[in-house]
Amino acid sequence: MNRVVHKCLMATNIGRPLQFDPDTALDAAMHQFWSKGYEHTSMQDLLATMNLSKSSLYQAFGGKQPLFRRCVARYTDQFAVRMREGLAAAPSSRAFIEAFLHSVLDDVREGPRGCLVMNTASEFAQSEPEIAQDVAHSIERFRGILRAAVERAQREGDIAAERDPAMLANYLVSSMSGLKTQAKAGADAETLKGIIAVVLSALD
Amino acid sequence: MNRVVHKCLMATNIGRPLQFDPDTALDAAMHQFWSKGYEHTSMQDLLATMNLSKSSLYQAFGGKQPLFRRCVARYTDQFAVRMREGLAAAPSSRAFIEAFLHSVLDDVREGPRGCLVMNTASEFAQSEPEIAQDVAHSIERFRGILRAAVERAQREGDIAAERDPAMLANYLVSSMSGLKTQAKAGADAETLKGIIAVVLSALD
DNA sequence: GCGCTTATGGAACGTACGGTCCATTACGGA
DNA sequence: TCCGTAATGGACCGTACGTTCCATAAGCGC
Repeated sequence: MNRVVHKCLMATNIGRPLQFDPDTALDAAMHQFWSKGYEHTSMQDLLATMNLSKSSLYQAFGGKQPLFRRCVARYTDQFAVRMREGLAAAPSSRAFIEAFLHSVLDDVREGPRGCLVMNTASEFAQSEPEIAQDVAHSIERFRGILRAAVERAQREGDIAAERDPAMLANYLVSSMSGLKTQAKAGADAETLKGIIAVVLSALD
Repeated sequence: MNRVVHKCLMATNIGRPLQFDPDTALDAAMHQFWSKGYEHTSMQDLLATMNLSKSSLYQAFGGKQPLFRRCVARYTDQFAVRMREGLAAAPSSRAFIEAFLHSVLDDVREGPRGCLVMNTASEFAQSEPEIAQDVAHSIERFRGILRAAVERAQREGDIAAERDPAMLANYLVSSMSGLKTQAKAGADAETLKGIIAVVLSALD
């Protein structure tokens, strides 16, 4: 019968309007995925935290996996914004880098969830190429900001000018990822502080 | 009817003998879990790689989760043994530490799987206290070996005597964990080498 | 207020999972 | 050779999952 299916792909103001705020719902889903991972988060979990019905979730987000990818993207955006803001507001770039690493101590207080991007890398690196791509792009953004931070620190004289900023940015990403994993694995604040001190000493 | 159930809990030589080698089967399961994680490994996957039937698996290992925990324990044992052997055979402890970090480059060649212990931390830290305990114990063992390596390196004059060996051991565990995650996230060999160089520079 | 379009709630579906059970098979000891 | 014991294969089970579908509700433009 060639039934024509209408899909509303762009925002329009005809028809019944959404009865929930997509951003709020997305944030809720993001925190759920962040806390429990993709597989350990069930549809029921999502519906409960997002406060919407199954149909609405499918209508609005297309299913569990598309929703997840949007959550990762949202996490990346928010994290990048916070980093950029922190860097812009910091008295020195070196201070920002130190504060950035020390932020892992906040995680440990409220049940460490790690970094959603790295958690996703760990869960999907082998099995889902598209998600692996998303992860790579997210990390690239973090890397870029940290590279800018290193370059500014070099200009400010807090990191030797001859060091390779890209390499140090990679090092910081890797170190942060390791720290978050250690926090998840149960390391206490003192242990983390000790590791951070050694990590920072490599910048001198 | 009080039917008496006999459970053969210890190795005995009466009755039909096992038709598979438990160690071989355990190794196969370990590699499966290591590659795909707990949730992404199905019973079917396990039966296929282990080459045994469901009843045998349940009879011999008690189910999926007990099997998984034995795999993690086995991984820990093997990894610890390899580390200790490497340390014992190394011309200098510093050389061992460098080789240890560089071993992440081998991973990247054959599809990086990370470290089973850290992967497990990432997957279960929040939800399964018993497994989190296992993970903590495994890490403690790695930490201990690395601490011994640092102490020997100090005796050999390759690490300053005033550094805290326990702290440096934590740092190495964290760094290795970060490197493995970066490898999983798609970092290439050159990038990893650069990070390793910076990591090692913190020991000077 | 009517009709178009879309969101919503909830029932229903197929499937794949981990786990259980039992009849059968196979070995070792007497 | 027979018996006791334990391993094996495969059918079976209940459940929880992600997904689909449809009837109904609800705004907005005319």
